[in-house]
Amino acid sequence: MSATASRPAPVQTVTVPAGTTAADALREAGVELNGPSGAVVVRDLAAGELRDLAWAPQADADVAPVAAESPDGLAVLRHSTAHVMAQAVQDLFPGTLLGIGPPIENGFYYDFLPPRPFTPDDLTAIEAKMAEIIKAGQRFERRPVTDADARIELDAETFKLELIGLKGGQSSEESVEVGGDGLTMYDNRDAKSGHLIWTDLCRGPHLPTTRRIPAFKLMRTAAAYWRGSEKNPQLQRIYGTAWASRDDLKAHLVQLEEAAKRDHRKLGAELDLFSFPEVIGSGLAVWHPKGGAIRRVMEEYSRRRHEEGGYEFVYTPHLTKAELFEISGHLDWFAEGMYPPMQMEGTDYYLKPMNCPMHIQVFKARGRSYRELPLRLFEFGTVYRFEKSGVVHGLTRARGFTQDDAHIFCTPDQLQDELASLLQFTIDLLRDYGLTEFTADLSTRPDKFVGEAAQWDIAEAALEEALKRAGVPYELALGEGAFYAPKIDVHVKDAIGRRWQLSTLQVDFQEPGRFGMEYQAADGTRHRPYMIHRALFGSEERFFGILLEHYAGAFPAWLAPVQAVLIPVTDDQVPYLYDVAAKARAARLRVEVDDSDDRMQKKIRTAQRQKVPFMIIAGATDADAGAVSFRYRDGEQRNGIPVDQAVAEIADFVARRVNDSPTAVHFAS
RNA sequence: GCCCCUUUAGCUCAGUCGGCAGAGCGUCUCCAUGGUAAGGAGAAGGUCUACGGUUCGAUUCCGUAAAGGGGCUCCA
Repeated sequence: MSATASRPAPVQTVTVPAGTTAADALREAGVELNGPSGAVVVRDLAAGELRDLAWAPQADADVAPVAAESPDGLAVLRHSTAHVMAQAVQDLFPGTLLGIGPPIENGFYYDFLPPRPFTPDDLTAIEAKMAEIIKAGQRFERRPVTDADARIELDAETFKLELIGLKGGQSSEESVEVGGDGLTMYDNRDAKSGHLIWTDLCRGPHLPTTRRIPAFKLMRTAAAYWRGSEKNPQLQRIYGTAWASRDDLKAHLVQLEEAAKRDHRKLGAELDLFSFPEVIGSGLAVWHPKGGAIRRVMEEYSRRRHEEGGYEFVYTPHLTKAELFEISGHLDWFAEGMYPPMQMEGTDYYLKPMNCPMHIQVFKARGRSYRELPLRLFEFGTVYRFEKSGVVHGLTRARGFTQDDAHIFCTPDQLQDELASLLQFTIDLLRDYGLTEFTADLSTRPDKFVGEAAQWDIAEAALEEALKRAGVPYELALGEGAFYAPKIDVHVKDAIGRRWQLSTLQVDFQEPGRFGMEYQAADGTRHRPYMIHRALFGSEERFFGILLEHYAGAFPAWLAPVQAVLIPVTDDQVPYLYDVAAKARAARLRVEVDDSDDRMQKKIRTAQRQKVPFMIIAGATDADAGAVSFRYRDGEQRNGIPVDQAVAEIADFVARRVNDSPTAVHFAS
């Protein structure tokens, strides 16, 4: 029987509550997933759509594509591929114990305890073995088992035994193995003889046969703690990716390459923006002139917006006596994140890991009136945190970094409006830097918390109301708040669809009390202010790194470190271009004259590779006419433009702060 | 912090099965003066990350450290 391109006709329709997974819907329909049941249609009431899961009968060994490219279909595909990988690993490395092997975004992993750690060569061998298994068309078969039987069968698999004891698993990953009602084993059987080849404790569902895995690739090995706890042994994890077609796999790999090309650490070196000198230490960046130019513009614009937003600017020291962080409580609960103390004249001094206690000192410098509230104190505050050596990661996770930090002190009555306008302010500011898609997490009261539950309720409600007013889609992260405060984390989506956590807004109940903060109300009584912590970039370093990746290094002209390179056709035009450069600088443009020995073509190439937005080119004809040619980095070009006009147009383009992509065309005329 | 991997010229990388090393790009010099993505020639540049150990001899093997990478845990 040859492959059929069309999907089998649906055999039945079930109606299930919104949010039901396809796998559960199939169970609801009574479909034996690996039986000869054919396809089923799931009606998703919320979406009001029919989703054809195209569950083909396994008897037809060569039937059409797997389950469709639906997320559920892909999850089944990936999970099945994980089983194939585990079988290959146990075949090649006898004695290897199994952890868990769930599908994840874009792929799957499986955790193992092998006799020795895996090497890259091992991955190649495992891939080859997997290809054999896939080609052999082993059948996946579901087999319900009792707890007792499973324990006997899995006697040697100590990790699986532990899962059986958990009944349902404690994470979504674990529930892949033992979720739901009774335990099941999934057997891999020989396509023809039906011989049992391999088996795994698993909730399923799986593909009918291994042949339904069209495209996969093992990506990397890693280590992971068993059940996610560093107290447990570390297992060897292998990550892989699997797709419904070879083209999909290829597209995924291309996207990974694209992401690698825009890695901020790579671009930082290529574009001469920053570095991490080994002699200074891990996680401590130095900013080069070009990186510094971008950062300065970033800061200047942010300052301007904050000024407009009613913030006042303060400066505070990097160093403080231990007492400050004893009062704040940080030394109790955050000491291991802090650099160790320096002793001076019998007193311990610490580098600050955060700015809030400093800003509180500004508030407390004198008596405060309700008339002054809300008081919004802003600082680009550089802090130092001793990140564990394994977590430092370029600019996005550094040991020294600068927060665009502000603390807002307000009355209880002001909290709601302040949060709402703050969130809107946040979104507006991020949008000005070219980020356009936002989501948020609202993290609520954890099990262990300080303060009164009623206070938490008020703050959480205020945060939620702010999200509603700003129209930001959000998810509740129940119990994920800091122990002293609920918070909103704003995530942005970048140019290639990745989500980054940036801004954070927290309502703090703890510190105003610890520091005995007070303001005097209209009736003369004293009250404790509410305190809002907020950092919109998160840190300048992190925000810069994310922007760098978002724009793949091609910063919009208003942020670009060099906005125009001036290129002479021959050396004779160099003096002329220096005059042009002077005019451009007078218009506050950042320009450079390329007076090197290279030919013009080479200079254009260099400027293009440096992602400089504008090139101003002049030959003898232009110089004689008092004109220039200029081109935008997308290749668009205009010739014979009078110098003053060219400078004015570029200056105007910069002033409009257009957040373009390099492929767009943007000349005003 | 934990597991695995990496570290050779400013950058990207070859290479030496243990006998002190190469390329391309970049830099510098000279020639070339070229109208929209790499003109040509020459030169400089490395205690092969550091420190121990094994060895007649270590850049190469072993150990430790540092820095970097992939993950896990963490991210107040």
